[in-house]
Amino acid sequence: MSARALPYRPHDHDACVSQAMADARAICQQHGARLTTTRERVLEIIWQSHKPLGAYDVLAKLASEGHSAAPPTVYRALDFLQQYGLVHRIASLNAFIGCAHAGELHTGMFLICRCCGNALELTTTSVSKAIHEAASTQAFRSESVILEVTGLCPNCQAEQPDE
Amino acid sequence: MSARALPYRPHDHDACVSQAMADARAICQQHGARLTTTRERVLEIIWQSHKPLGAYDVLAKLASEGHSAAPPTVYRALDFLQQYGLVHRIASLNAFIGCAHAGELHTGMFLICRCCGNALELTTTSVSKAIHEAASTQAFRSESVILEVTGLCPNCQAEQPDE
DNA sequence: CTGAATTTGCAACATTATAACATTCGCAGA
DNA sequence: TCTGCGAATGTTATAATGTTGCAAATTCAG
Ligand SMILES: [Zn+2]
Ligand SMILES: [Zn+2]
Ligand SMILES: [Zn+2]
Ligand SMILES: [Zn+2]
Repeated sequence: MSARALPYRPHDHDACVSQAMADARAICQQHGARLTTTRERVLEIIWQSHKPLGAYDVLAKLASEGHSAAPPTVYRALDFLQQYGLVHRIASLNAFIGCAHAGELHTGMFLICRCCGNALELTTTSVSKAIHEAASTQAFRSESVILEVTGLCPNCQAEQPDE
Repeated sequence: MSARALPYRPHDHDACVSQAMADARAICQQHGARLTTTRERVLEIIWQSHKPLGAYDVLAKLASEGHSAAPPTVYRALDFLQQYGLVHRIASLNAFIGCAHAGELHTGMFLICRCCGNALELTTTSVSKAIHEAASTQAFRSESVILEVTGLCPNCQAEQPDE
């Protein structure tokens, strides 16, 4: 679980993928969960980029590889992967992305570029803290947090200076 | 734009609704926007409770009143209402809720009870600040924030002590 | 009144997600 | 090795959510 490259910058993405797959295998092993071929392949497809990918995009990719699957196959694999914290669902996009902090207990905050489509997952203590404190002031017991920030990543700001 | 009652507690909800409708009329007037019959009725339906309501639920409600509408009617009204900050979309529920801070420039944070379904909108400066600071550390220019916390509201905690 | 712009009606369609049930697979114990 | 059980997958159909495109109606300024 080492530090990850910034998705926006060119980087050795194969390293991202192999790290993620290694983490996944370790986590499943550790929990006695079965990372089957389909599940593993779905995870790899999700990790093919740092852009959140729709379930039907995953399905299409599987189909293009000759694995003719139906929606439930993909959704079930995604459910499994979410359960073990290997992927996150991005509610504002109805899409899924590989977790950059698998194995660590965390609440992801996503910075999603509306221009290039890449998403960066952060875990910022000060943010989590502020959120839980705010919930506490209402005597609300928070269980899960969805935090998705849309905007422009550094690269795309440079390309379209203002608007 | 006075203070609002807590949605969880019994309260004079008619007052919530009439306040919201009055705010809506004022805001539309102020912007030269037309709060037509359909739009007004959709807003009222959304405000019928503090539980986020699906677009098709609104549609059904309209239908039950004899107004036979199709999905685009509802979605268009909702788009309009969102544009003027009168309702928010809850991405994690595919549902809509009346804005409790219409007219104020704000980013809502929602506390959604998974038990009773009520949602409370907060605007907490410390949270917004932490989020924007976190985004800044990545040189990310944030434009919109979705923050939805799911958990148990005070009432429902009392009813199901632990789990 | 007239014409342009906004709003609504309507039909079809696209996308995302789930239900229900049959079949196959992996693995542990006989 | 065989057998049986539970987990996983395949398959079909369907539900739920959201959109496109175009025609008709409404509103409002001039
Ligand atoms: Zn990468
Ligand atoms: Zn994560
Ligand atoms: Zn109320
Ligand atoms: Zn609001």
